[in-house]
Amino acid sequence: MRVAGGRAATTLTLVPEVAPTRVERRKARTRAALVEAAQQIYAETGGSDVSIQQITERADVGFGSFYNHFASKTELFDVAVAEILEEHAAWLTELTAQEQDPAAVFATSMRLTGRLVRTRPLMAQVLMNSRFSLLGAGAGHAPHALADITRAAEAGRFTVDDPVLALACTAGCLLAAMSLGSLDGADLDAVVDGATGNVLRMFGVAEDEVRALTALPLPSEDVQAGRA
Amino acid sequence: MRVAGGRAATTLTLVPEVAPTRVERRKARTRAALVEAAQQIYAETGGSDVSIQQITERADVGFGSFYNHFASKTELFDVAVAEILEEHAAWLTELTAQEQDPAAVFATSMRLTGRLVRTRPLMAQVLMNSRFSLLGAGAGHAPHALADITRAAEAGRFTVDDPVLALACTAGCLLAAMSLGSLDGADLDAVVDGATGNVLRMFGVAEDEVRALTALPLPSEDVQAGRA
DNA sequence: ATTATCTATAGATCTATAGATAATGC
DNA sequence: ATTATCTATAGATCTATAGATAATGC
Repeated sequence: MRVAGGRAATTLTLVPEVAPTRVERRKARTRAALVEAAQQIYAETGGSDVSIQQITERADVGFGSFYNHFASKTELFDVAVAEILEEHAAWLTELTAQEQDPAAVFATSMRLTGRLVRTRPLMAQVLMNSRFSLLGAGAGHAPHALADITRAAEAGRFTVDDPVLALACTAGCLLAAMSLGSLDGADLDAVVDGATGNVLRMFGVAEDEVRALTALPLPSEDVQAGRA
Repeated sequence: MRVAGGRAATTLTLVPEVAPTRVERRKARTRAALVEAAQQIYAETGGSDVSIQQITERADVGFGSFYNHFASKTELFDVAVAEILEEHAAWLTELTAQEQDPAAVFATSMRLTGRLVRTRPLMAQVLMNSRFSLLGAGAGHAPHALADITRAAEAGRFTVDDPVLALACTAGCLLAAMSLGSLDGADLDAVVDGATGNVLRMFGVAEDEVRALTALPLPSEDVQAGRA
């Protein structure tokens, strides 16, 4: 990730420091508008089957400006998805920071992510359409989740013989639940917690423990949505 | 589904009867070539982000012929995916026809479908990219699988409180396993059987029963690939 | 005679770039 | 003076259709 302005960025900061000059701030705003337009389109259609003109119109940016920031549509959409994955990972890491038990972190992360359908629909839709890069155990929150699973297994909380497969199945169940929970009239929380229970059962967790882990208190909706 | 030729088709036949005239057979061939080209492209790229010209070239068909069969790309791709879903459903129904136990039918269906990555790569890729229409409990093999789950639950083999969610999680785990099993050097059968075991565990199946259900004999690879 | 296929093409996009404009830095 | 944005446009697609061709039915 490069920080706008081309100054040497030796640390990976998730919230880039404010660009120093007005020109650079303006440039960053234009770029951000393009990225957000791409995220909206990706969330709505799941594809890049759209003209650059439609993107710049949605972003309310002059057509030619596109090429000041991206060489192609593919490049823009790659960035758009990657930024959502990073945002998701950072968000989860923050919201679960004070919890020590890896099993609890795992269950809470899944329940929180499922609730994004309501609390952050754009992020949820992008995640669904990207399928998390379903297995991409290297991107976004995946390495963190894999570590949670491994630690929980080492602590004897989970019984898992292939953690990578376990992670992939978790992502699959979560995406499935988010899709079901997006349907009209669905009880999102019930579906997501049900899927979380399913995954825990898959990992050999006993029934009373499943109930406890899927009933842990969650941050308020305002905090989940980043409004507080 | 309409049978080529426009004659009244009162029964839904999966293998359409041979068209009566040479003209109609030729027309059906052209249409089939377009559909298969679309399936290949969809399998490779997962999208319809391709020109009609590229499709007709791949199908080795004159450009204008496209419009004799389809009004738009979307229409073609919808048909291309729907036909694969139907083919998959018919294939599974046939290969599991003589098994009575719904739990065995369920487990074997999942194991066979995962192995499509090797035995029928085109079908596998289309299924993966379509995400089965992940939850579309109304399309393809989904209604059949849902019935298997319900029957197994009624027979006391599975413990499931939301069969629709159970089906969606199954599809999610299966797709995840197929993706993992497609990677270089992966042991597809082990990953798929592992995911099948995970799902059974999710349904409260005891460990020895999990082992039995994921070790049932399967039809030969030739039969699986439809070569015999 | 009929009908599907093919070739050719008009008109409508869409992409990439050149050059003008506007805003800021010095 | 510099730099990002915007407007305008040339050239390259791409779509949809018209009309010619080829194959079959009667």
